Amino acid sequence: MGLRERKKVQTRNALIDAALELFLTQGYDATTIDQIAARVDVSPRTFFRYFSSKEEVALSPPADSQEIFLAEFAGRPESESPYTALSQAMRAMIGTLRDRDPAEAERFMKSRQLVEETPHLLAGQMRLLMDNQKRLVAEVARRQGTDAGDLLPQFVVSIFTGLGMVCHTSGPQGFDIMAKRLDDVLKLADRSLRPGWDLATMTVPSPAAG
Amino acid sequence: MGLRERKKVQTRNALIDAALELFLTQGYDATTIDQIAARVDVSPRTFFRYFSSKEEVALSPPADSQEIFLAEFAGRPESESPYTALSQAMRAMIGTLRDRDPAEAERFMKSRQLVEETPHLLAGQMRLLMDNQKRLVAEVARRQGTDAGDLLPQFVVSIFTGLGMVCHTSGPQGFDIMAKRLDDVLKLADRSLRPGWDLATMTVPSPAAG
DNA sequence: TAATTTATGTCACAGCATGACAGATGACAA
DNA sequence: TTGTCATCTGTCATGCTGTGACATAAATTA
Repeated sequence: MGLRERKKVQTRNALIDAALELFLTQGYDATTIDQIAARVDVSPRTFFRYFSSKEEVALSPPADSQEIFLAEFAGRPESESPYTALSQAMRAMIGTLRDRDPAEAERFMKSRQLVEETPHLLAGQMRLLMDNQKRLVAEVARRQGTDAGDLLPQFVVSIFTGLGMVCHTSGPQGFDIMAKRLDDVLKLADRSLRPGWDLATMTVPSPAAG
Repeated sequence: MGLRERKKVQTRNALIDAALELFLTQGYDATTIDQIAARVDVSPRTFFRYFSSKEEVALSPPADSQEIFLAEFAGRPESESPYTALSQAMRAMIGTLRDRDPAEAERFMKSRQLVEETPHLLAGQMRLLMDNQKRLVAEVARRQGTDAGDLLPQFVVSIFTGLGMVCHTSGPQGFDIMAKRLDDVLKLADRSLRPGWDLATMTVPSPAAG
């Protein structure tokens, strides 16, 4: 990797760190792009060459984590049912996040805390989720052998997204707490959902029905 | 109601109508506050005395509908389980929306179409949902006899929120289509969820467990 | 009609975000 | 090393969003 590219990565990370630091100490709204840029010693215009908006820099860590989740999901074995694959991908994601570069892990945690106390960013994170929803539905449909336009794959993904939302605890964060919370939620889900609910065969339990 | 208050309602509705009209024809981003204000013949400053942001005017109809939903939910009989009450409140909401003032119904439909084609507004609508989530969780917890901090009421509400998201169809809208879609989704949910999943007693199936 | 309250318009201003252009800097070949 | 090229950055200008302050106009009330 050349010097130019290394510098770019460096600047990008510096911008994220400066932004998160300022957001957490002064508040998201009270922090200006000028302040962030000044702290990294670049022009405000340069900030917008790395991030398209103030929101994007704040949500860059969760955006990364969602990419990781999608990768984990795509890598789950075909033998797993859609819901099982989704759950396991979620567990795997937490593991991957924890075992990464500590600096990245810290960015993720800071962003998580920030999002929690900033309604506007919470909305933005939802948008990230919905952006990926299409890809998720497509993959679930493929596993089910259904069409992405069908109700069932959308249903499965939406239920799972709902579960993901419950995992957002308030208070002190940490990968262990996240994992524990996820475990509790998935246990509750296992108790609440009928076996095979996420399979296409369930939708036609008998030839006479429908 | 005095002349002053009547004028305010009139101006507010005029602003919503002008905004939705422009948003749908030119696009949300391409429309400026100045254009909206000019069409209603008020100053741009006045616009912000009725709505705190461009987003708020676009989402004012769905915000109304959520208030209706919450009212319907609060009015459901105590005999209904939390999930049943939520489902019935949803059905009732659609009925109320349809039977209202036609002008309001049209605003709702236009906003729905606009939200669907504008990612930023979709995110905003999700935020509206999450704002009401707290109130919903509190009411569900009351019905269950649990604490709002417990996992179960949050779980129930999140599952239901997930269902609500599936109801967003693409393509031509209409109250009948909405009702049909909701019906399909609820049928799917009935097939997927175990009876009593939304009751607190389910969480301690036997004294030895846990 | 007079006094009070409230809505509106005008003006000024800070912040976000983008386009255009010139200068600085790293990449690369001779 | 040097010259050329591509790319990154800074500066400047601009439009839109959202807010505070203050004066004016309108409705309410007595």
